[in-house]
Amino acid sequence: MATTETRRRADAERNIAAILDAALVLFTEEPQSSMVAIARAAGVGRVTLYSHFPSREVLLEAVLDRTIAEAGEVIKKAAPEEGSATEALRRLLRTSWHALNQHRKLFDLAQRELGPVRLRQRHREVVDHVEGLLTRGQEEGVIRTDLPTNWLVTTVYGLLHAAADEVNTGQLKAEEAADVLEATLLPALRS
Amino acid sequence: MATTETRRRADAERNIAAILDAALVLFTEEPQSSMVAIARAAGVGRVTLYSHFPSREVLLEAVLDRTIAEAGEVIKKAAPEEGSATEALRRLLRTSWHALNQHRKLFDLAQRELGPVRLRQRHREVVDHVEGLLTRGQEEGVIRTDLPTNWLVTTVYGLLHAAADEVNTGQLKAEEAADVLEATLLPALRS
DNA sequence: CTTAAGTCGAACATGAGTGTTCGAGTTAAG
DNA sequence: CTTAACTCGAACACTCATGTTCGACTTAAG
Repeated sequence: MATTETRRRADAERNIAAILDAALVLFTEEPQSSMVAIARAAGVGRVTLYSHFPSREVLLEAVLDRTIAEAGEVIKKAAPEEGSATEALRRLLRTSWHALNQHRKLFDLAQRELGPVRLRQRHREVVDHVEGLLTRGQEEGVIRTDLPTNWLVTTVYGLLHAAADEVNTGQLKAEEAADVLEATLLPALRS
Repeated sequence: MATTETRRRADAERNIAAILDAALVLFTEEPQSSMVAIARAAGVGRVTLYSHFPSREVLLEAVLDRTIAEAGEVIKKAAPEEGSATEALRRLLRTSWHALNQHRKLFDLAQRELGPVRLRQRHREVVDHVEGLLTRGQEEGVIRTDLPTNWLVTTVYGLLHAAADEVNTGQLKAEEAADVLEATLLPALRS
């Protein structure tokens, strides 16, 4: 934390955090949100926003980095290496569906606005956890092997996205999301 | 067809068709496409475009109407009322996954640009076919009843969308899409 | 308390998309 | 062949988002 960087004042630090928080919400809820909207939502002047993040692109990248890091943490806490693959997948869905969905939405946005190339690698960090888990399940014989692992990962993310949308539009309660997801995904994935 | 309307010249008719074709492609591939881009893709001047569709909104609505109508036709041809519900669902996926996916993408776009209210009704026309099919399957005992029908419909569309994206990015061959979809959806939906 | 760091509103420059108007040129239809 | 329908490029007015600059004001830190 305490690097030899130029030291920043406490209020600057606070504003940066507020901006990243607001940007995450707006980018995932309404991808085409303007810088003005983000500044307002963060309770900050437009100039301040630009002084910390010189362009929309830089801001998007910062939000992406932070979210990927957080998603990584959340996934690690779900311990995808422990217990049977099915158990681990259940744990992952229960604790991480929200984080994984944010990751997905940001990834879609970044793919459009930054181009496909620039985030492949960072994207991998998160997706690999899911893919690794599924591969382990295939080796254990509990996950189907008649379809490419790649497609199974897509299935997980696709349904995650669908469930999160339903929660957003109020057709599904947030507490039920994990149950519904589990009940749909497990039969789709098992051998 | 031959109403008492002001009769249009043949080249106008041709241009309108070209515009709708181009707009469908661009709207589904790149939702934020500009009117300029659409005009160019249709091989038509900007003024001509505006003379037929006075605003982006009107154009979007026209594309939506036409696509919903076409999707309705395609679905009807798959005869969702005939045979067992499982058989019918198989037929539907095999013949209509592409049309259903176009419908979904346009619906997402319209929801953002026209607001949620204005297309609920038209949207229903297409979704009801799928929902009706699933309800019938539930009555026949082949489709699960432990989850709301609503969610099952979402599952179908969610995976449809995921598969279509994979086809777009070249990770899945178009010929395989229906097979993969069927292999994933049937276990997820059956009781 | 002093000062450097940070904030903020107002104003400006730029670029891109939308929609309109004009007028000259094409083209289909009778 | 005549005419009305249609096309199309150029130019314009308008809005909206992005960034930048200026100068005055506030606030944290030593």
